[in-house]
Amino acid sequence: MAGSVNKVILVGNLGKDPEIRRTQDGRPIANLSVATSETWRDKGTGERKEKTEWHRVVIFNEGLCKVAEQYLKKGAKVYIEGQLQTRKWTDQAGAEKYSTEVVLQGFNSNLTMLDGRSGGGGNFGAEDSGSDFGSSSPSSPAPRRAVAAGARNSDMDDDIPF
Amino acid sequence: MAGSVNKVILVGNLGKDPEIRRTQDGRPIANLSVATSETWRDKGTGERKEKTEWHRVVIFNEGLCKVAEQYLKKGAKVYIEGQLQTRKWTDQAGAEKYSTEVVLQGFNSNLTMLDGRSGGGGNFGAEDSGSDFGSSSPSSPAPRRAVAAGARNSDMDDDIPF
Amino acid sequence: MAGSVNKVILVGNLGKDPEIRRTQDGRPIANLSVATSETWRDKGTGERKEKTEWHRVVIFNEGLCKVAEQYLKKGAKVYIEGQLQTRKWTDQAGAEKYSTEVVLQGFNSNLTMLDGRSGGGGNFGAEDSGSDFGSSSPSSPAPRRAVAAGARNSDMDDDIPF
Amino acid sequence: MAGSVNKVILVGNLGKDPEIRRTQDGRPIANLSVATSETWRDKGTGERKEKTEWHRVVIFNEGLCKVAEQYLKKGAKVYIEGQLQTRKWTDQAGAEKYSTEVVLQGFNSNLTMLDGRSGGGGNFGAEDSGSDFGSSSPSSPAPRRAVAAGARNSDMDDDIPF
DNA sequence: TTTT
DNA sequence: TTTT
Repeated sequence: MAGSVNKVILVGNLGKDPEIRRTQDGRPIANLSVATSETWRDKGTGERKEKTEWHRVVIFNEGLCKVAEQYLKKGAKVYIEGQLQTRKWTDQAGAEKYSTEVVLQGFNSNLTMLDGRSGGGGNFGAEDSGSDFGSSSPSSPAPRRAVAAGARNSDMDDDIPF
Repeated sequence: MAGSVNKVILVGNLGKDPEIRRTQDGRPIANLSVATSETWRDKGTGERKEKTEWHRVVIFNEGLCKVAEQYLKKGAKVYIEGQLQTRKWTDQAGAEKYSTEVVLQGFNSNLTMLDGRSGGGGNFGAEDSGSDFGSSSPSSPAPRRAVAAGARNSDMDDDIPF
Repeated sequence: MAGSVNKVILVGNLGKDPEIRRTQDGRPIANLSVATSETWRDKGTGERKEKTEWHRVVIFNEGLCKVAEQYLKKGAKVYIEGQLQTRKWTDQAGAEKYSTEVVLQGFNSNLTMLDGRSGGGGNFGAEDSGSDFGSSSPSSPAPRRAVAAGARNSDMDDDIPF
Repeated sequence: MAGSVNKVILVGNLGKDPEIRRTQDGRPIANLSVATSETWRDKGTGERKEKTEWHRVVIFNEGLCKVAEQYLKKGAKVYIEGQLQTRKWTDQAGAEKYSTEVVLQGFNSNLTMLDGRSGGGGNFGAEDSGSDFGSSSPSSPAPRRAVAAGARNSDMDDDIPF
C-alpha cells in the first residue's frame, strides 16, 4: 500500500536519563522514556485532575543517538517525531507480549531539545557552542543523511513586515 | 505538567469494518483497525520489501463515532489524528497485558475519509450529498462538532493482536 | 471537497509581546510573531549558518487569546497548531497584497507554552499555580469548548513497565 | 536558535498539473497548487458553506520532484509535509511582494499520493506496479531517497495568486 | 522582533 | 520515572 502515513509527535519530559545500547555490529540504539501529561478541572467537583502518559521511544538513527547521549538527561523537555511500531516478544515465562514504541529511524524523524542549555537537563559545555545538535532539526542536515541543504540566493536576507 | 503534546497522525486503510459498541450509559465507542505500510528496495539484493503496521484506533468522540459507523468500511482510506494511550488489562489466564491505542477523544482529534464516495469503501447515497461528514475536519465548526468525549467503560475485553 | 487537512505545527519564540485587539462585537483577536530558525554548517566553507523564518500567527479562539494575553511575552517559547490561511488586502496606495497567516480558530488548534514559569518570558505569579493554562492543550478542555473529558475507569492508575 | 519546529501538513488536491522547472545547474524544482477546503453549516441560516484555501507548494527535493513529474496530475489527492517559508520579490512595476510557500526540501519532507492508481489523477502503468513511489514516504529507506535538496535560483518570477 |  |  503506497499512500500511508505513520507519524507521532510528542512534546514531553524524560523520566530518566537515556539508555544507550549497541547492536552486535556496533550501531547505537537509544531508549527514552517520555512523559506527556494533561490536566483538567473536573466538571462536577471542580477538582484539578492530571493524567500522565508514558511513551517508550527508541532511536535507531545514529546522529540522533549521539544527541540523546550527549545532551539529554532526566527531566529534559524534548520534541520528538517518529513512527508507531508494535513488536512482539516473549517473556521469561514464555508468554507472548506486545510492545508499542515510538521509533526514530530514517529520514522523517526528529529529536529537538526544548529547554536549551539553560534548562535543568542540559549539560552543554562551552565547546558545544558550535555544536551540531541542531542537525536533528528538520532543516539542518546531519552528516549521515545524504542531504545537501539548499542554498538560497542572496536576496533572502529581507525583512518580513510584521 | 503543562506544556506537553501527544499527537498521532495516520493515513491508512481499514483492515475491517468499524466495530461499534456502547457504554452502559449509551455512549458509542468505535474501534478501527488501521494499516499503514511502507515499501522499500533492499540495498543488497534489490528486492522489493514491504512492512505493514497495524494500529488499534479507539474513538470516544460521539460525532466521529457516527462518521465511522455511517461511512467507513473495510478498505476505506482515512486520515486520523489522535493521542497515544496505553492501558493495562488482564487476560482470561490472569496475565497482565498492555495495549497501546490511538485514541480520538476531545477537541484535538480528527477523522477524515480520503477516498470519497467514489472509493471502494464508501457507501454514500445521493441524500448524503449535503452530508456533514466534513464536520469532522479541523476547520468546519458545524453543530455536530459539539462533541462529548466518551467515558471509558469497564469491558475492554479485546484481544491483541486485533 | 471533503477529505482535506490543513495543519501547521510550529515550535518557536515570540519576537515581541502578543498584540491583542477586539472586534466590534467585543471578541478578542491576538497576533503573535513567532520565529523558527535552523542552523547548519556550510559544506564548502564549514561556516556555521543560520536562517530565521518569521510567522504571523492570528488567534481567534477566545480561550487561547486569554492565554496569550496573560502568559506570553516576548521571547517565550511556544508550541502552536493551527491552519494556513492567505488573505488579500489593499494597502494605502491601493496595491493588492497577500498575507499568509497561521490561524488558530475552532477546535483543532493548540497553543502551549513550553518554557514554563521558570522561563524568561513567563510572568506567572503564585496565584496562577492552579491556572487553567493547560486548558489550551489538546486534552484538557476549556470551558468554551463543549467537550467533556472522558473519565477512565478506576484501574487506569497502573504502572507501565518501562 | 536550536529547538524550533516548522512543519506544515496538507491533505488536498492539485488544482492543475505540476509545473517543473530547472535551475541553471540542472536541478529540478516542482511547483504544485494544492487546495484544501472546509465545509460547515451556518449556525444562523443552516446554509451549507464551503471555503477553499489554495497553497503554493515548492519542491526542491530531487526525488520528490520526480514523483511529482511522473505521477501527479490535476485533481490528484496528495499528502504533503514541508516547511513554511516566506520570500520577498519585486513585481514588474517594482512593487515589493511577499509570497509564503510550503517548501519540501531536505530530509523532513514528504509527498505521498493518496488516490493510488485507480484514482482519476494517477497515470500508473503496469510497469509501475513495482514502482518506488512509496519511497517518498517517511519510513522506506530506498536508495532514491538519498535526496539532494535543491538550490533556489533567481528567477522566481511567478505571480500570486497562482 | 526571538532564540542558540 | 518527568513536569507543572
